Amino acid sequence: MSADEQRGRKPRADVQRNRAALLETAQRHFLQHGVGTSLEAVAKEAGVGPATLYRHFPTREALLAAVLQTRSEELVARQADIEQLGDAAEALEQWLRAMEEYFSAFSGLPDPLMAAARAQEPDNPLTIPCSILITATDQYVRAAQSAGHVRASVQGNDLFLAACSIAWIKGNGAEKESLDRLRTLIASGYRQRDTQA
Amino acid sequence: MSADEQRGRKPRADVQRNRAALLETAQRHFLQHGVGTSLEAVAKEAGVGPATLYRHFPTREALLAAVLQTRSEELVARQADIEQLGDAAEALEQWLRAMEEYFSAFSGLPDPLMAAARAQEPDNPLTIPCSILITATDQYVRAAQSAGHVRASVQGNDLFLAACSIAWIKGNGAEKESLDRLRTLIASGYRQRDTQA
DNA sequence: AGTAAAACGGAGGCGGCCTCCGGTCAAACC
DNA sequence: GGTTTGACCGGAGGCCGCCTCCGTTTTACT
Repeated sequence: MSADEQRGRKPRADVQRNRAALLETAQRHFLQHGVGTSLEAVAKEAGVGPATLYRHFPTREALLAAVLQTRSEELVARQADIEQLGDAAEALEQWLRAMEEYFSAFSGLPDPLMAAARAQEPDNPLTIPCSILITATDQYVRAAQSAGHVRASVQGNDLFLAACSIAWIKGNGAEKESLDRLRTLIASGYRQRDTQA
Repeated sequence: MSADEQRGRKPRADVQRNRAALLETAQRHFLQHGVGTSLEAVAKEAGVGPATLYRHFPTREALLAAVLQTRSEELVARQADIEQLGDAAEALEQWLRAMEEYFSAFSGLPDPLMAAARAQEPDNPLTIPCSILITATDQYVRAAQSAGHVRASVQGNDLFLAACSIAWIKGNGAEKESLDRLRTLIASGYRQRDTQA
């Protein structure tokens, strides 16, 4: 935005207004109907034509990424909380839970995220946030490994995939107990075996 | 079918012919374009009208279940192989791999399977095959638990979900190494901790 | 106020889903 | 073999969502 402002005109008022209305409406529709909601309905309820929506956000992923951007503040707030506690193992666990809840924000969200997580999609607007999350996860993993709590073979990418999977299963209506068992199963998988006695 | 044959007419020849053509064409389209393929295209290529397809298979899931039925023979053949080896832990591992490959038959297959796995959908045609697989998994789990190789807290349902997740991740184009690490992570999660030395 | 560029939005083509309904064909009966 | 019967077929069409063209409007700048 700085490039446009510095060299030339001020951004138009209706552009900002429409963009804000679209984001607000889209978030509500994603919440209510999942990421597959009708984009035409979003445009109509935001009071703009379909072309305006597609001009601002060329693809569904672009709109989704913009909406998620506003939601990610919550996640970085959690990060601040997590980094305060000293235990690296506990920090990793909480971070995974935070990511899982982030992935569960909208029904169907894990699918586009997983599709974007693979590197070979550089033009997918979700790829960058995904790689940021993977990098963050990797840092928590390394810290826990340094403290001897996590196996050396585990990578941040692995636990990102695991958290995404849990969110995917949750979104498909699995029971709470199944999810709890799966989470402990995964935790037992990445934790360093304690010297038994 | 026996009920129809016994009390009344012989089944019409064109019904069987159309059904077979639909199944054959649908399998090919599922293989090439995933489970979300156009059903109209399937009908057209099978040489029938759309109404005929919907009369035979009222929903996409019904068609999918019928196609999978023909594919499940391969799975029971694997079961026979697996049950020959005596090691319960090895049997469980191979069974999980067999399920995972079964779930990877068509792109996008894990999603409807996960949706059907939850019990509260009794009219979903995929629910029955899913519960059969879960029950089978549970038997392998119990056998491995009796041999002391798997933790007591693990249930067949959990590993069914895990295998489905792996297939889902695989279908989204994850790299082979990531999948290998995830599989070993899960295996470390369900295996009984060996008494270390 | 005038101007030019940027943005808007309605209309419309496309494709997929699903269903009605008039016609058709195979099986059964004579 | 001809007729009857009813199950079956398939095209037409309504609906909806996606996406884009293009004439019109809005906006910022002079």
